[in-house]
Amino acid sequence: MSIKPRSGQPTINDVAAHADVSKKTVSRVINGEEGLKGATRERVQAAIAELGYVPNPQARALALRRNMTLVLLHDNPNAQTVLNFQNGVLRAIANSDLALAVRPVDRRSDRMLDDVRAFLTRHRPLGVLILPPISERDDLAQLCSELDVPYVRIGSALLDAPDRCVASNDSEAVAAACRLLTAAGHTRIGFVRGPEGFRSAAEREAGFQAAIRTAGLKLDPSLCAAGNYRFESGIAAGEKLLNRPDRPTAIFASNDEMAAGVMHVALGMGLSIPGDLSVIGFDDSPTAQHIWPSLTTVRWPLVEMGELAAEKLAGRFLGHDEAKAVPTTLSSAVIERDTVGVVAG
Amino acid sequence: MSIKPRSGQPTINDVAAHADVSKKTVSRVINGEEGLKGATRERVQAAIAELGYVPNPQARALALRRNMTLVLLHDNPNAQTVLNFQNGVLRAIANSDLALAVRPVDRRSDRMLDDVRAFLTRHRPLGVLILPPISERDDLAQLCSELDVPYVRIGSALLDAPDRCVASNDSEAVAAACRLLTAAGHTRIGFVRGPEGFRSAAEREAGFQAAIRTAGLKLDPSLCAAGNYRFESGIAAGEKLLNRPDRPTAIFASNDEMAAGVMHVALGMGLSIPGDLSVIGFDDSPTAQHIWPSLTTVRWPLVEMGELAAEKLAGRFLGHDEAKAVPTTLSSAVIERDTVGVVAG
DNA sequence: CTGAAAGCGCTTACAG
DNA sequence: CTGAAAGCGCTTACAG
Repeated sequence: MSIKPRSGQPTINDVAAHADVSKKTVSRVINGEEGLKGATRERVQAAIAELGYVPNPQARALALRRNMTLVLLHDNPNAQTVLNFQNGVLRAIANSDLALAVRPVDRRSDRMLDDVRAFLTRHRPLGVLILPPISERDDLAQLCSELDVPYVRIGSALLDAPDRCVASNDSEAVAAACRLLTAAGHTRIGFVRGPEGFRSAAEREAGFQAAIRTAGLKLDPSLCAAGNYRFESGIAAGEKLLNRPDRPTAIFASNDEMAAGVMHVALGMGLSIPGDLSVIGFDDSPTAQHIWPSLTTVRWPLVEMGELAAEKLAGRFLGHDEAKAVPTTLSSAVIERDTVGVVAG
Repeated sequence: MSIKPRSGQPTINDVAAHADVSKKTVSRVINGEEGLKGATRERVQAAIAELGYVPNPQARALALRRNMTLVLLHDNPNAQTVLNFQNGVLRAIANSDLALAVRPVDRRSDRMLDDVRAFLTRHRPLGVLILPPISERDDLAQLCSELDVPYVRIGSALLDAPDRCVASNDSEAVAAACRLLTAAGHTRIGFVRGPEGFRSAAEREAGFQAAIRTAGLKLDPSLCAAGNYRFESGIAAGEKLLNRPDRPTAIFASNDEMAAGVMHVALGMGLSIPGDLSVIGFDDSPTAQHIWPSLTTVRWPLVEMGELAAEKLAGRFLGHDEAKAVPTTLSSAVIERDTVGVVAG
């Protein structure tokens, strides 16, 4: 009856011996299988508790051909975006056995799919979380299906079946934000676009255009500037839009970093914000609070999206009720701060 | 001679059969062991290449009682810090089999050590990277040793033996930055401290004090304000320091977020920067560029530190020369931008 | 220099 | 309702 664990930790065999059952029965208890006699289950559970037994994840992984790991796949130009989402995932799995592995990829490489394939066949994770912009690539999602790895795609719009995506309503949120501008009397409103090919950029632009039309204004293409979600592109856009004689009295930038760039240019020119120029961004990143004046923006609920996505992918490993459906869409909300003013005159 | 891999992927047995050797010999080739006949090795390598064989990490993990995973342990109040470091680690392991798992912990919880113990005994990683401030906890490092998990501690000063830590020279770098201020004629210089108990905070304060003394000035305790590396604490510090009748003409804040808070207060009061107030921060975070005027700061080489730390911990799995020593100390560098001005009069 | 056997700690497939 | 056997794909310990 003496217990002598080999490597320090008790194994399934120790528990089986201690409870006087086969290890298969212990396995059944661990995995919560049905059809065990109550007394047997209790005896095993008592043995598990007494020995402080924890199943070895490596052994399970080998037998199941699956690791208790979630993989975060991303190629995102914005660091804060990745981190916020990551924090949401971590919050969801905090009290579980699951681990989070982070895997950045290069969407511009033609080996991207091969890299992902190699990584997934090697690590056989429980599931994959895919961040924008690569969440928009159908070939990637298809690859996961082919490799039998469940996935959840994150995006600014529904990118897949409800159990395979989590989305925010960027378009509506941006429209609401831009209505702040039109309601304040602005008629010449500039727009800084996100990177080409990004769904989020398209959604935000659609929201901007909707607000303009709702206000009965017309879209002026010359008031639009290109951008790539980076600060520097905001600088360039600001220089383009603010150096015109008939410069806009307000600018919506498709994310906060670019909005900060626009403000940099404006303040450098001696313009006052929001006196001479109103600005709105998107993300509610730390930058939005740190710059002066504090930026009015749209809060993108990334942390919550990360939580939802993890629950969708691995709810049953997080002790969640299977029956309870996890929502698919989260709302972005306008955060009013100090960069929107009414039009003079 | 027909090859029929069970689960899609070829196994060590397939390679052994194909090369007409035992699987033990294949194992020797995989692990680069000495003392194999050249011809044998080549035959095995040819079989590996032909079959596209990749060792199964789960099986190795079970047999070796060790996962090919690096764990990033942190409890850092600054998101960007974590992300930069993480990116350095990811860069180092990009072309290897290694994976990075991220594990945030709660340093205020009395179960912190137990949590870490449970996580490490479960996951048995190749090694652990510990970020400040918990990198400063000797009990944590000791726990890793006890569990036989190699670790590298990151810090603003040498925290451990050279093969177990990577450090920056915060103190010297801050002294150099503050000399910019004294050289410009500032004599009333405020200081915003980092959180109590953080080594980085102590190092930066030491650097500040050294610069003050070098300039022949004397330290004025009333010109010091508490802070916790967060923006809000910078706001509070700014309000304290700038509302005095004899307000300082320059302020060094122990990180960029707090510097942004100080600037927020100053600009809100109508002060001009750097005309009325010079400001210097620390980190060279994105915020430093985004705010206006662009912040003069000290670049903390976190990405490079992450790379070094990963190499130190897992160099031999990254195909590095064992003999080549990995440096332990990296230098922080002053980045001059637009927030330091000469004293009027 | 190379291999046959046993083992890592789990699970699946099959019995009864 | 429960178990004995075989297997997941590697490695260690021991032979020769």
